[in-house]
Amino acid sequence: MTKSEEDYIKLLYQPSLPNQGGMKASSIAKFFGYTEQSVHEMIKRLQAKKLLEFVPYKPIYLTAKGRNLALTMIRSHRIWEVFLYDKLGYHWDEVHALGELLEHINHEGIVERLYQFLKQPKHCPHGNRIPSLDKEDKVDSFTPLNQVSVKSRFTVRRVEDDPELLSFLTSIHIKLGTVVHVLHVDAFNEFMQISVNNQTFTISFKNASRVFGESA
Amino acid sequence: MTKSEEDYIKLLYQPSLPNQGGMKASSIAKFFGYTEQSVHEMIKRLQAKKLLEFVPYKPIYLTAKGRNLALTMIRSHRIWEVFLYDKLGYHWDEVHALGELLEHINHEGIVERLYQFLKQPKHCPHGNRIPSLDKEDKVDSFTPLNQVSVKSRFTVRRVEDDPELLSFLTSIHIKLGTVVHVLHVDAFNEFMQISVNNQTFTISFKNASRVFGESA
DNA sequence: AATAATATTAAGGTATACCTTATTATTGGA
DNA sequence: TCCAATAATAAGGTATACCTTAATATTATT
Repeated sequence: MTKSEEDYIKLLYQPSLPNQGGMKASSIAKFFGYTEQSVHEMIKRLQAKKLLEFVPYKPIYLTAKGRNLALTMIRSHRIWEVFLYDKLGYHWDEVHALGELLEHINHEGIVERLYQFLKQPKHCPHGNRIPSLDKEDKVDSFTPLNQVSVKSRFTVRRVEDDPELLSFLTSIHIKLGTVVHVLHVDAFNEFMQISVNNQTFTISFKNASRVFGESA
Repeated sequence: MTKSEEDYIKLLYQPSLPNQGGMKASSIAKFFGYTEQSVHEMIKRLQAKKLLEFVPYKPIYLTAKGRNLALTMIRSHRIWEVFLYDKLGYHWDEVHALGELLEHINHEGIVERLYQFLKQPKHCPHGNRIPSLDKEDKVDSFTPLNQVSVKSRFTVRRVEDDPELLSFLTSIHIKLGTVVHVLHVDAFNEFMQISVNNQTFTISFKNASRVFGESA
């Protein structure tokens, strides 16, 4: 498997899950910034390898073999991220890029050794579950912060892996496990005021919708 | 830099050091198992990048820029090896192959972070010094085991990084720091008998010449 | 100085993974 | 049902990093 092929497979994983509707070549092209022609060429290579099913004018789905490979990559990526975060002291907005490089290194059982070395972590630094290879990658069912009502208490459990968002969250002292109090919700202007460690901050609904956790 | 280019640079490092005589395209071709034509093509690419000097029919030398890059690779390789050996529990005959893959990952200061995480190790699992980026890669001046006289005591400090040799050494209980007693030398048949932990083993001169240490 | 061995260059080919431009096929909305 | 939007394919191009076969240049040996 080349790095390129692996990147396609990883992107196709989520849309290939049951009831997710698959993915179109045009979306793939947009995601990578490639032309549709390049994407079609790769689709044919991956189809020849039986990693995906492609019927012209229909959405693309990974085969079981493709989903399995994707899961290997996702698992590898998240385990490497834990290593970078826990052991090498990278911040959560820095681990993704290096994880992209390291996830392709999965020889001689290094990822499983790493997993044991890290004491079998359950989540990556952004709160995503580290999937088993035999089960689909389930997302824990948490509530997005924007759906939390005024005056409730919210514990952050997962955040979207986008460096800009992560860097903002750090600036307002939010990390995994942080308890947030919702002080005020302005639905018309689409933002909320929250309190973190007795400090007050403002976050847009859009960004709050990318922060997930448990509310009580 | 591509992986391929880095591999060439690393190979050329030792022969490019003062008084080492450089390297010929034919030796490079033999080493990688490539044709000389392929090697010449790469030589031209590397010359265009000012990483090496090539004058037809003369030996090839890395430029200062090329040696610097090589040193970065060698340092990266050995630091990753320490990680694989010390933290992930790989054996010394297993770390080289994975090190070859990991050494190319040297982004965002990961190698220096790893170096600090590993508590600034001085040597790789085979006893090679981890070079500083500003100094040439010096080999500690140890004696090869085949040059040790009968009845002397020999402490293993460095071994050549060849899986077959390493696996043999493990089978006769030799690791770095092991004390070996030379019991008998048969110069005509070119082997020696040695004692390790009160057990007796036989090793050829050829293999003994690839084990280095201090004799007393 | 001739020649054998070695080194270099030339010419054309392969696979991967991208590209552009242009054409054709299908789908879905008016 | 027509037609525009979208999707797919065709044809040819690029760069990297390999390949083979063949020709030519240089060095070293006799």
